[in-house]
Amino acid sequence: MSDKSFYEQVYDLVRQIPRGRVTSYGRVAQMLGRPNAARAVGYALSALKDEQTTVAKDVPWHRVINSQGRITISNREHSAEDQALLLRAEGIMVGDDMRVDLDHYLWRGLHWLEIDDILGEN
DNA sequence: ACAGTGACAACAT
DNA sequence: TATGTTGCCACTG
Repeated sequence: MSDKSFYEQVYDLVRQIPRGRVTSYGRVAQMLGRPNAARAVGYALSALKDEQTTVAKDVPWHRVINSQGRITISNREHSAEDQALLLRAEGIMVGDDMRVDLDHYLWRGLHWLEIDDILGEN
């Protein structure tokens, strides 16, 4: 498939999430062929705050939330409110309980062929 | 090599 | 609906 690190694969995929849509950590993991690596996906996005290089640029990390449609982020760089603000800026409705209606905003992802294409480039 | 960590997820209460 | 528990994973010191 690809010789890119898991982190890079996650970033590449997250960059494909359309503006105004969201997906879950688990779905990202599943799309990368690792159905049980949801936790690692969160870990990868968390690492963005330390990445000063270009690989971390333009990664819409805020479009990734948990499988229940809830924002669960919390680290020294960003808060749940920060993420909610970014999502609302894209027209996504985020309740005070930090929840998003997945039936309306969920990005179901790509097919394996397209994914292979994306990860294969550059 | 190995234990600890964390932006998860599924399931049981 | 709201916790708690357990399994998983990539990465780090």
